[in-house]
Amino acid sequence: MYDILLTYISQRSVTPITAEQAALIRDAFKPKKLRKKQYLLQEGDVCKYLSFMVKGAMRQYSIDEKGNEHIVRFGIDQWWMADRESFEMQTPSRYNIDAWEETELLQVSRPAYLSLRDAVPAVMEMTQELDKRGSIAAQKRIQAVISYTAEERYLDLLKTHPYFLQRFPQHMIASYLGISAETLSRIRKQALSK
Amino acid sequence: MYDILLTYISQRSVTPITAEQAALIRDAFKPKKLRKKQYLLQEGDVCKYLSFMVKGAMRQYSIDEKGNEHIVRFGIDQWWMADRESFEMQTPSRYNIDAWEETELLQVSRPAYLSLRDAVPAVMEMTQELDKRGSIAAQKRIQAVISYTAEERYLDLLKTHPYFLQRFPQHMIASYLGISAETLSRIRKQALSK
DNA sequence: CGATTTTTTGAATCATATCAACGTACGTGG
DNA sequence: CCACGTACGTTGATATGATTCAAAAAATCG
Repeated sequence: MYDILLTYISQRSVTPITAEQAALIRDAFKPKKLRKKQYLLQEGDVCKYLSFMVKGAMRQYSIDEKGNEHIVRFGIDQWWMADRESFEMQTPSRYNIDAWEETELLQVSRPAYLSLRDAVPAVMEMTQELDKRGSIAAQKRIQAVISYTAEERYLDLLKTHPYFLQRFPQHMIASYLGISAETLSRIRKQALSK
Repeated sequence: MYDILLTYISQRSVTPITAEQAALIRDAFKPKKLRKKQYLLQEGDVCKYLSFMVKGAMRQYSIDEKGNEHIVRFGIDQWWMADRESFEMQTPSRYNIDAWEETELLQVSRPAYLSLRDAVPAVMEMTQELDKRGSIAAQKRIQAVISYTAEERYLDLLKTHPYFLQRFPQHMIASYLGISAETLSRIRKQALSK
């Protein structure tokens, strides 16, 4: 399981990882398993760990006054999960994160992560690469949601992240798209006939 | 004008900037002035520079098939402007960036920026800090747009970025919020009476 | 001052939400 | 292995919020 993480890091950095550095990485990350529906983070808690998903499926969402869930992010195999704001600032989170499938994680605490980043250039580089990709993806999603209709956003998701549709139930996909489950059902029916 | 940039960088980093490093920064950034309505970047162009706004007001937007503008980002004094994706990947941009007020910039090319980041730790640290803040802000905006009604988003903008409302016309604010100018007008009228 | 841009208002229309009911699939315990 | 319960998906009817188009009013600029 650590091999998956090490491979992941080296693929996203230029500086190679030495044997000693690999050992540091192994020491910093602790394995954790989550069952289906188990929380990784609950609203009000501080996000203590940055988690690498070895395998599984999770979602990050907020709950509004009416009790409706709004999914802001999905994560599956080999994605990172954390509430960035809460993790970086060590403030209480406004989000929940839970597992939709049985999930295996490797977790690093913030202090351990900070020293790891200083000790291992590849980790630093990976972090930057991820931030870069994250910013670009976030920008695209903002554009999508302010410019496109519900149908266009669904079709775009179908094109860019088809695996989400296979691993999460449709009402979660609807929440992620910012529409009601019923609307998504109708959109799909309509899109089929085209 | 370079002083503003140097102060900006040192406030957002921990490592102090030496005199030599300050000289490197001055060399890397070239001043540029934009008149009102002048483009910094046009759709289809590659974003060659990262621009620090010394003073002024700009917007980044896309144009859909119907010719409607969708503003994804505003920038004012002491913000950075660039299409991140185009700048990092050196691919043609899908966005336009133009000046709404007379604007003074300090621009750095991508190669110069990369070497500067390596030579000056403070620049590296600032970059990370900005990425971090950018990711957090983007996440919040995504949440806002999928969870809140138009009115709630307007009130939120009023609270978090009141200066935008003073420096950009209302129809641009509407575009930024993802609603029509008419709807924003009606929302404001209604909100006043409360 | 006139010209242009911006904001407001009204009326018609459209997209999506909501509520309620029903059908279906799935997994779990007996 | 079947039956039952719960979660998921679909459909219809209605309500609502936002868009569109058109025009007038107000503000801004040269």
